[in-house]
Amino acid sequence: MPCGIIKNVLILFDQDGIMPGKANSLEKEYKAKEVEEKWVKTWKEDMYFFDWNSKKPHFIIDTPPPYPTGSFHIGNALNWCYIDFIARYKRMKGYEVLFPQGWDCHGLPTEVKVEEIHGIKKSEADRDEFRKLCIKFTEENIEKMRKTMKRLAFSIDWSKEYITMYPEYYTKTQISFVRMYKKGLIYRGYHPVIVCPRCETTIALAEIEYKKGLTNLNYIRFGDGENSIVIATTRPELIPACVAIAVNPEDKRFKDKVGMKIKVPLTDYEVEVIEDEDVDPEYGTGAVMICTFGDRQDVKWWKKHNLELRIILDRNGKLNEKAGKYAGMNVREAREAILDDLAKEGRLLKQETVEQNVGVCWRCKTPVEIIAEVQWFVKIDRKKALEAARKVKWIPEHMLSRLESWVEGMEWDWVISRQRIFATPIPVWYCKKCGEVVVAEEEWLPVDPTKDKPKKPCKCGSEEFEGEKDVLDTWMDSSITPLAITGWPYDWKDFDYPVSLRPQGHDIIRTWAFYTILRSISLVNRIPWKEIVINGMVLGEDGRKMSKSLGNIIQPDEVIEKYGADAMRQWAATGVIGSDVIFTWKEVIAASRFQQKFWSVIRFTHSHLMGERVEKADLRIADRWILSKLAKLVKSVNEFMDKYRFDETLKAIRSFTWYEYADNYLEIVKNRLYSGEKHERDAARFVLYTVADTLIRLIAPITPFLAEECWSVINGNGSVHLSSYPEPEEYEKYIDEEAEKSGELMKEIVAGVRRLKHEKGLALNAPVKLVKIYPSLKIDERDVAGALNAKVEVLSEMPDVEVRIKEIKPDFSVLGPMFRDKVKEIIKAIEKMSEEEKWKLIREGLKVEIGGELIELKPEWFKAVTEKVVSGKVVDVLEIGETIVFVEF
RNA sequence: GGGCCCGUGGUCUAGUGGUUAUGACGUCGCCCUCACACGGCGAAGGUCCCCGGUUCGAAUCCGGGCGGGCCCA
Repeated sequence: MPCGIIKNVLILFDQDGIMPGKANSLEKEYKAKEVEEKWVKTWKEDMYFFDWNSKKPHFIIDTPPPYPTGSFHIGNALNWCYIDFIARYKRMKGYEVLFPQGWDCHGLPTEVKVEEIHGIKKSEADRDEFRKLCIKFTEENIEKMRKTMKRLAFSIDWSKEYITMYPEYYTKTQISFVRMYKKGLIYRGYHPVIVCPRCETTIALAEIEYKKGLTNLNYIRFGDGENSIVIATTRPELIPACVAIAVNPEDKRFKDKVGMKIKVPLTDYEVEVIEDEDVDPEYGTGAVMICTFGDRQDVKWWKKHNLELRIILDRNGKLNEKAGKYAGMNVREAREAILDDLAKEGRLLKQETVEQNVGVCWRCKTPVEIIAEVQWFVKIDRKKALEAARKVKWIPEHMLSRLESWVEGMEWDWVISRQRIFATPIPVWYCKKCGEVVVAEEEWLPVDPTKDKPKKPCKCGSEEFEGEKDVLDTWMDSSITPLAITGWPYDWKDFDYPVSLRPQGHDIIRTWAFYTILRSISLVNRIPWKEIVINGMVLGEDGRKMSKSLGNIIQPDEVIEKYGADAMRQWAATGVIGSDVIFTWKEVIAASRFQQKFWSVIRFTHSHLMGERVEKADLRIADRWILSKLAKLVKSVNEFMDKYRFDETLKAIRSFTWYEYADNYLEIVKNRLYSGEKHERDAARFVLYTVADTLIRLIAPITPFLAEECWSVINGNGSVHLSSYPEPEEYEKYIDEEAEKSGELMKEIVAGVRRLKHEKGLALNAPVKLVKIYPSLKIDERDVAGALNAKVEVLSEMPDVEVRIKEIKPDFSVLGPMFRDKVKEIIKAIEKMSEEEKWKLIREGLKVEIGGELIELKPEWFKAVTEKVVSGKVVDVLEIGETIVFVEF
């Protein structure tokens, strides 16, 4: 079909040999998934490698090491998006950015999962074997999560990855332990732990479930005669563990008992009656016995009043020799025996049934017990920690008060030992002969004291040691991340410490943030970071926390699969830092629509540039108007990004791109681009390039894939992510207040005429004969004419406008009942009136003769429809500020 | 029980002492105009939770109440 081809060529080329807006080689639809997958494969990992020797200013981010569960959840995604926005922005702003990635591997959930998968119990498994299984499981999980992270385009320096379960990392944890021990900041002491008597293991708070049940509240008389008091308890079996009796200080009933020593029944010792405002006077008799330990309230009182420790219960749930004749019984047996004995002595006065919430082991549903064991502690210097915390800049500021109120209310030191397997070993041995505590020397590390031996004998000469079986709390690993990523301790880049930024969620302010501050000041006496930025949690579409039971969980992979990573990232950007964010598909869909819009703009731009760049241009009003707006956009986007206000950033970019640039500027210059003179067109083409190039770079941190794809269309080679961020100073030259006002006016004129067509029920492309404008500012009539597709005349003088009554509309609901059959004649009479009479009727009323009768017509019965006439032609008039527009259809 | 945050058109959301309160989605009209129908143009829709106070003026500040959320106990 040679004819067809020739015909096409003739149409496509204009006199300059360029094809304006035709033969677009680019896909009409922006296929996010295809584009994104292409760039994931194309991008080189070393794009984001960090160099300590770089002369650029350094920006180091102490990123959170997630727990490798195997799925990178949406909360992680939100947090990492924020981090990546910052990292990419700072990189483009000329910083050498370190965006490391760590994995906080140790912990109970993995142990539980491994037990489940392999059908084993860690208490029976070989320690070493069990640990290996945990490592393997964790490695697989990390790999899965890495994949999602790469797909989301996080600009991580993977060469700096750290994994806390590997010796390279946990050696650092052990060194930190040794150093703090040597400074006297770590010690051993008794501390309550929660155990499941059936599993015979320590369990964490998180592993406790609560069960409602009924139990007896027993009223028991302690002591005799004067020195007696009646207490109520649900745990009579713990009487041999009683260390005090407490009453409320406000309770007048016991005023004379306070300070008194009272004998504990069935034992041979006495305890003191003390006061505490936590005692509920309404419960039981208002007097309670404090035991070590019946529940967590007991632990609190025990610490607060510095009471004696009397442990009568062992790990296996049996009473020990301290319980006297009850030794060897389990809790239930002891309870019966003790109640029996109390009854015999006449001390059991009353029993009543009460409801009770019992903590049970999540696995076997056995009620848990609290016992005390020797644990390792980190000393907490609250004052120093608070001072340090206040030196860090908190974003948002109010998050600091969460830490403050937490620290101020802390009741005891940080217990760092755990009775588990998969964790960093505590590098300590105990001499079997003299009991000496031998802490590893730094150069022996890493060690596992359950396998390794100290490299020198004990002070007493013995070489027989018992290795510490307890391991460290996971927070001991993760609370040194800022130190670890800066090479501490042997290759420490202290010039980059404190690091620039810690991004994290508000759920772990009291743990991760607090412990990191504590450890940093303990180890190197410096704050860990200059700034901490707190992100919110992700809530489900129903506004509630995502949870399996509510069925409102959304996985990032699902979002990526449906709308792509950039859409997901835009959703993340719509959140306000520090606030919880609701996940909504609507937002993701809106984001992907914006991508399509952005792509269409780029496609349009490309079709008018075809790789050419216009260097010099004779800019017209509209061009200067949009460039001035662009300059202001650049300025505010920089400000928003500096404040980590990604929501404002994205909103500003979106509304400029969509509502200023695409809807208005492009519509105004289209005519110039398609059928203008070369210089007219080039001015627009210059703007087209400048705006596209700027917008691509502005949005690059948020939507890296879209930006890269568009960059390759507009700029060809290289990567937008290695380019520079638009700086406000570079754009200052475009700021032009006068052009902005004129541009706005032109926009208003075009919009006004469009609205007029709409009101008249005309199609928007309906022809307009003539538009006459009496402008208050300079306008570009060529562009206005082009945009309106009409002839435009700019008037230098305000023409005479005659207002005529076109029609008079009577209010029939008044006239009808009043004049009945005469109404028709009244209408006829009005129609016959002269212009002058009609005006009189509308303004002050008029008397008319109908059928020989004089009738007075009142003005409020009528409405006038007027029309305006200029030079004898009927026109529509628009008033835009001081500007008057006459439109002739 | 403690700490913190929040309460703005149907839904979600921005905002902050001062003229007609932002945007998105949804709804309702009109339009397949040569970048985009995942589009364009236009419209309707709000006691800015309630009550008091400060102020010339409060959605915005203060106090109280009600409701929701998160973290911790």
